[in-house]
Amino acid sequence: MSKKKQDRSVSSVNVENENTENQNGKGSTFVVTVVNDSIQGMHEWTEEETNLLKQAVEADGGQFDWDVIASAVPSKDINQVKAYVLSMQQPDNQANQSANIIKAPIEIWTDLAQKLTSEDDKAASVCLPQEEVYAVQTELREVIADQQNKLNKLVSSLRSIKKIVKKTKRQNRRKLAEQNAKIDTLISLLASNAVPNSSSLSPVCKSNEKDDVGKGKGKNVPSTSRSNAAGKDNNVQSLLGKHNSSTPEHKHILPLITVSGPTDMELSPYSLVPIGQSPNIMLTRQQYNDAYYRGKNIRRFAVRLAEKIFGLDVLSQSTVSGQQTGLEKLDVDKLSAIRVEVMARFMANGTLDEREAKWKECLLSVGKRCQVLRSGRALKPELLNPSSSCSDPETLALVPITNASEENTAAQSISTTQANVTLEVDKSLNVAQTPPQINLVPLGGSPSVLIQKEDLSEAVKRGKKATFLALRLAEKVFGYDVMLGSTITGREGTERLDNDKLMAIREEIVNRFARDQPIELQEAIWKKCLYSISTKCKVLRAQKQNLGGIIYDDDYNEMKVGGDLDLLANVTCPENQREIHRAIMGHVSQQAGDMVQQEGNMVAQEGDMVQQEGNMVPQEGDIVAQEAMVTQEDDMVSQEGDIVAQADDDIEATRNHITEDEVAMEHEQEVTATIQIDQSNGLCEQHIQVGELVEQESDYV
DNA sequence: GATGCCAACTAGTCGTGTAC
DNA sequence: GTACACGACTAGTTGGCATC
Repeated sequence: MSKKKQDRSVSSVNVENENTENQNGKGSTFVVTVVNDSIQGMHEWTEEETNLLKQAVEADGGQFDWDVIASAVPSKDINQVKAYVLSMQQPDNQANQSANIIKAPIEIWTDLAQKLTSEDDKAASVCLPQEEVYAVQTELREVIADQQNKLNKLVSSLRSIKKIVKKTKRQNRRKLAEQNAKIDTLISLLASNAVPNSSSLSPVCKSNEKDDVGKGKGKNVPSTSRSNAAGKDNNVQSLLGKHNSSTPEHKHILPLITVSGPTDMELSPYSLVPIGQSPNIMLTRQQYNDAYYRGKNIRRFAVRLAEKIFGLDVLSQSTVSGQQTGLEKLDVDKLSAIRVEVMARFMANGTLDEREAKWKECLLSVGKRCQVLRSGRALKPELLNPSSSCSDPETLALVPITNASEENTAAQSISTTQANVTLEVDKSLNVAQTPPQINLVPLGGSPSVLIQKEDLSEAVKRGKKATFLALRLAEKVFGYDVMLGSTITGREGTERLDNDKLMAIREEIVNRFARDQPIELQEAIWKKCLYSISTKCKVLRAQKQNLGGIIYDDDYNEMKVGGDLDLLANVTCPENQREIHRAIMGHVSQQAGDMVQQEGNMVAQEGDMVQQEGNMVPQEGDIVAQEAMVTQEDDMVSQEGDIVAQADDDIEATRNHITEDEVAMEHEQEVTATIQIDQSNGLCEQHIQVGELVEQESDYV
């Protein structure tokens, strides 16, 4: 290390501003000054001068008497002596300075900051040349600017990415809305078919038709389907065409409950499904699923199907064989369809003898149901229980079906064998009178939400609590298949349950359980009901996800597995639910017939109105036509009022036909609900037995 | 087996502050 | 003034468990 370098690296100290304490290293403040060598006039130190200075410092004993020390080196002035002595006391300064040259700017400043903030007063002597400081500052500015640019670019990129994500989200929402609109359009197009054509409704025909479309061979296609343009059919096929059964087995027995994908539009409960492959005998999917879920076993399933296909009024006026005087015979074709359906469901692997035995039990149950309906009593569960089935099957004269392809010739077989079977079935049953009426009644006073009278009665019977009744009504109104794909709010990929129907259920619940209660309590009850419905939907979804199909190998032929309930659906007609119901059931009571006829007139008038509106569009300002429309609207309102009144009469008629037991049970339920509500409100301090209260009221009456 | 309850998770809503 | 971001809050869904 040369002395010149030492001198350059060591800056002199401004001694004018320093006192003795500072020079002794005891000062609390320090001053760093950068002084040029030229100004200070520093000179090189010879070895002799250095030795002399060291000896003087040692002799000073740390007192730093600069006058004495400087006198030892007469060739140097006192300032030069001070600077040199201090430089000798910091031997590592030179190394640090040299290291600073290759350090990064930030490191230089970090080291400097550490030294400046150090409690060691020796740091006070650290000095940097100004040109180095400026250089470091320049470098720092460049680095900061560079980092700032990079940061700006990063922020810009993030913003652009965010915009892209938002744009994608909007596009997805738009696409989803468009798809929903397409589905709605298809539904409305299908609904325009109104009463379904048998060919267009049958899954068999549908799959055949799809094959024809795919092969370009259009033959024997129903006019109703074709008349709506091939494009629509193609769209429909694209939506519905997942159920093409190509295997020979499926040609004989179509799986009514199949696994289907989310693109199926047959989620509608009003979609029609054929019973027993018969294109003329159909149920809505909601009806079929209800029979399916409530069936539990082959006999119950058969009875449920019979109830829905024949209708309770027909059952109550008929017997299986028609041998009883004054009673009609149940339609053979419909019985045949039910037979094929239940056999396909429960006895697919059974022998012919087993099938005959089972069908005989089913007919017994159906016949028993007819008898019970005539007598006005509820069907006892044991009547449909296999364990209590036909006590002596051998007494029934059965003609076994010899044809192996039973399902395909079931109608013919039934026609030849059923006479014997049904005759014996009817013989085992008694005959009674007074059939009940069948009607659609508004739910919760809502004219747009109709429910079969017997369904409502059944729901009321089973719904002893508000939540139970809500569940039963939801099952009736929505159907299982709709519920399993829906939630209350329609979030997370599920459909939203129809709010009008929910409100109708709510009104029914409130009227029955909290009619005179504060709105807060009504809301609380309804909240619990919604909770129950939501849970039910969840359970159904879980069943759908966990179970893939139906298992028949149960000893008792119980439906052990719910499976996927997405049934084949050919026509969706939600707006014409009652029309479809009328077409399916094939019978309505006179009152219901009048009501539907009035509705038909209304629909016709609505069609005329639409046509008139179309004519009015190019003729704006045609007040006369508008007045005519108003007049027609008034007529429609009047007719609607008549229909509502008719519906009220139906309800009244329904109530008149409810048995005394049902009335008593319903009354007891209402009393129970009142007690529960009173107890919850603190209005009823003592726990009162329902029976006691009813008894007391009876005594009072 | 059906139903209710609870905790965890998730999505939507609302209010507030900030940047353009 | 508008759009956006962020956090707090609310409500719904879901899985698991308990109860009837």
